[in-house]
Amino acid sequence: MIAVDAWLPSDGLTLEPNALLAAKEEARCLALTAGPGAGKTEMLAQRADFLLRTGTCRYPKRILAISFKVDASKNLKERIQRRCGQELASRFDSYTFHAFAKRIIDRFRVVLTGNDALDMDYSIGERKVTRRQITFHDLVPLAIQILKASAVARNAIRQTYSDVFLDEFQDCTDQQYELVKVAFQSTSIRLTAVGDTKQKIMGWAGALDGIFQTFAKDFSAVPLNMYRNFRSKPRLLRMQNEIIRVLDPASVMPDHQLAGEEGEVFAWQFENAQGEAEYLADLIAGWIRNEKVPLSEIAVLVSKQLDLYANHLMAALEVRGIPYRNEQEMQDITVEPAARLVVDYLSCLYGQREPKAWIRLMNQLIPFADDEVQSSARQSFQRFFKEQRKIITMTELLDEPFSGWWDSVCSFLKKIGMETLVALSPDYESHARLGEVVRDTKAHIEELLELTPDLPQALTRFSDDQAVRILTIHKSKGLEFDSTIIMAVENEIFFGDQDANRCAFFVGVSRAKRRLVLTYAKERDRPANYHKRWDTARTPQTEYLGYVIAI
DNA sequence: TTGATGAAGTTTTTT
DNA sequence: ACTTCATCAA
Repeated sequence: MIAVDAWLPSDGLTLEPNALLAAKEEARCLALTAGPGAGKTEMLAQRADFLLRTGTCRYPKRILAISFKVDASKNLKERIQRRCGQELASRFDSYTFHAFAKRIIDRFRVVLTGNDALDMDYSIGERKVTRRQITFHDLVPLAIQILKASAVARNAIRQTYSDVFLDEFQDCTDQQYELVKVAFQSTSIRLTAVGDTKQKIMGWAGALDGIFQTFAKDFSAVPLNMYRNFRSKPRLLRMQNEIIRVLDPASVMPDHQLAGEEGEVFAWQFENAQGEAEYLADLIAGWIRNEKVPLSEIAVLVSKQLDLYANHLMAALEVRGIPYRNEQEMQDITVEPAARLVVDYLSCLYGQREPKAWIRLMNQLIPFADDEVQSSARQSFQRFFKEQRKIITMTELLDEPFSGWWDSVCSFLKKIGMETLVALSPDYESHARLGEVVRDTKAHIEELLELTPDLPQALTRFSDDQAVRILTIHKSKGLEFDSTIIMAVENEIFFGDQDANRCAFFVGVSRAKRRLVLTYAKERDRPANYHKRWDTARTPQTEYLGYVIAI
């Protein structure tokens, strides 16, 4: 343990003055706002390091971090492990709001009575079935109810944690804030809320207005702002700054931070959607071929209705053999252990030599150290593989190549048995969830087979992130790319609340590290059976395209 | 059957 | 803003 005065940011990093102030705050709650690329996650990691290393978070107290998305929560935990080391990081709990609420429910379920009573082995599903099943929507309210009703539950949480981190706080809903208040208001626990009002794009889904001010008042929090943007090149910063001037004049960046000619910003107009798609596909092909930009560093963003606006581009990329991922159409099935298992099995069955897949498969299936049992199980699997190979060769004689793959997967799943499958993840105790994952895995592989008819190649693609990412602006929140394209920058798809739209546009623009391209098409095709009600011409979002000229 | 009108959805995460 | 779906009148 070291003295508070002796603490310096871990890994030799330097923090801007306000980030350093925030990291070392010992007494009060913090309301820290910071624009894109300011290093919010890094600041939280350094603050965790400070609290744990100086004993400001005194053993055995812990730090609780609450995020919205699973990957954000995982990223934060990983960053803290890097900065503080395994041992200190073991006192850092990183949960999503849903996971945090579920832990409260699982631990203090008995507090719920009457209509809200829950069975011990309750499940989470599509519909609320009292006592047996609840929905995702019920998690936070039930946790609130428990904390309100039970002093024991409240104290259990309050005694566990000395500090709480709240990430992406601008998107906090009233229910989530209620949970935070019920758990931590009027206690000595230090809360650190971090976010950016300029990136508040979930208002339509219930994110609270003015949440940072409300929080500062309710928790007597010190308001702080981080100004620097370490992500984007100067040309892009200047464009972002023009948008900030409109969104929040108070947080405009000073000129000296924006000097330089690095970075590229373009806006292009096209006669029709096909022209736009062909041009963009060629452009992307050039970036990959000539500049060797990694595929995962290229993103195409659309405001809404991605299938409608990006379908031509996806077709054009396909023609050129450029791998892409439509991030809208699948939740990340590739990280599911059951999906991994199926893919590894197929890789071993169809691939030429897949030592990695084989090792993963064997580790999953034969985890015991007992030599005798292990070797007999291994032999049994090798026999099974031989049989399966024979069967698929037979089917392929009669049918197309790779036709028998799914039947073989079914035989495989039957062979290893339900027990082994359920053991892969606590999630799979719900067999419905397991079935869903298996079905989705099948659907995903089928989709990949349509792109590349070669199964081993499709399987490589399954877990491959070497692909151009195509996604909505909303989904891009928290991500960054070397080259970002925002397509269909048209009035028509930025409908509704203009302030919210400007924030969404800002989020899109601020994803780009080095290069930003905006495109707009005068004409887009309409559905075949479309009945035109108004005769209006398509118009560009001139405000947004204007920012490009303004720099 | 057709055309005219109104209402609703579009942007999301979560064990 | 624009699309889809449901409903009603002609």
